Amino acid sequence: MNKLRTVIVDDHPIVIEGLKTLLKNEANLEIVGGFSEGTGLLSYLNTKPVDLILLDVTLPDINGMDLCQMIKERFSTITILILSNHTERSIIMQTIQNGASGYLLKNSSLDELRQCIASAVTGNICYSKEVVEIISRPTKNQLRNTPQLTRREKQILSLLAEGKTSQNIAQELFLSPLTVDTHRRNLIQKFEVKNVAELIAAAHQQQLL
Amino acid sequence: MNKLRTVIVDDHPIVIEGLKTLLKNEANLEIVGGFSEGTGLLSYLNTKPVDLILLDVTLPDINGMDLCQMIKERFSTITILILSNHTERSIIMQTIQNGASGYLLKNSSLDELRQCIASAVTGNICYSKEVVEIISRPTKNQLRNTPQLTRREKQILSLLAEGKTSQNIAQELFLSPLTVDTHRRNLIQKFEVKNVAELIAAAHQQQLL
DNA sequence: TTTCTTCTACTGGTTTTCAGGTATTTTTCA
DNA sequence: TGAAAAATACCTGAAAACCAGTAGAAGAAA
Repeated sequence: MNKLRTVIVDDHPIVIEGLKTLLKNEANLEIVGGFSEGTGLLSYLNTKPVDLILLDVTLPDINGMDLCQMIKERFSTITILILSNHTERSIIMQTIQNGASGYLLKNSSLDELRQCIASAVTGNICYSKEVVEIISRPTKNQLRNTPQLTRREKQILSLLAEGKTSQNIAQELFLSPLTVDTHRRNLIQKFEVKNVAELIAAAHQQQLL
Repeated sequence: MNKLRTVIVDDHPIVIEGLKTLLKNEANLEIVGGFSEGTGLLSYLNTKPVDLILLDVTLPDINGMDLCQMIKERFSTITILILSNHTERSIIMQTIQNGASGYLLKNSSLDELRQCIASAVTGNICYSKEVVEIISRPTKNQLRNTPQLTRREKQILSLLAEGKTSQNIAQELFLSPLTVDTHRRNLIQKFEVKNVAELIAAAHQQQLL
């Protein structure tokens, strides 16, 4: 196998240099470029082939996550590893959606970086230990005690989310509209919200929809 | 390091036997049990220590994803690998939320299984190649063209999601309630939905909230 | 300068929700 | 089998949302 043509993207030139030095002696990869801006990377990709990108989230021009998605759309074969200091759960989860093959914190050891690169280029996704901890950590919303819903309530909740009125739902489930109203009211109570709009938002946050 | 005490959970006894045979010769793990039901597993966990669980999603009594969450809550040190035939994106994404350390399809090779187990027990998360493909695939919702919202509309959208009424919002933004009503109506039109409930659901699916 | 978009505001009417309740019949499960 | 939980159904009135159409003002873009 040829050496992996690797590009480093980070808004701090120092980090780029540091990574270059760290990875200089890796047998299986070769650093072919370093960029501190997203636009620079994009124009480079249009001219030269690249196998692996180590990508920071914070960039001066384009958001790293958006950049990730853009790259994946145009150059689907490129493997992208996110290397960032962001420890927010939502950011990490977003990067998966956007096609990244892994997420590492910048304080990761060289060993972890090596392991993740190996995993990523074979097609797997890999998260470093600290990142896994963040992912596993329950969301704020999940900490809030999720209300216990009955089967009927779940059913009606999802129909409400489809924009159906009590009457619609009643017809669909062969119930009295008054019954549906009651369930709706109980849902609003259980979630401690003001109306259906907030109910749907809350249910979504707690991954019930 | 001691051998990993491993339990297999699958509703098909044949699969359990197959996995047992496959993993029999692995130096670093030992199959200490096999269950075809969630309840059986749970009562076992209360009596014996376990390091690793290979868990199916489809079980006769408890949903595998819920089971995963339950196990993680009570026995946080146990590593759980999902081994399933489900190729639905939402299911895979859900398992991460619920604390699984990886997801493999049942047609994975022994090599992939080995690699994922190794990755998982060291604390990382690992997805097999096919699973990565599924994850990277854009969601249906992301394919749907997201409506272009104006600044005001975004603002009002998020206030609506907080359960605020047109009047509340009007007061907060120093507008006429009628104006807020208009914006709300435009939002409902742009999203091609019937009412605010569905609007919130749609906005959430398109990650606008 | 004209055109387009966005934000603003209105009329008038219909439908639906929401907030208090209460109460009977099924299920569930210990 | 008996208690608890869930599902069903009802009442009333006020508040809010929804529908459909119109239209002026401000700002940006062409």
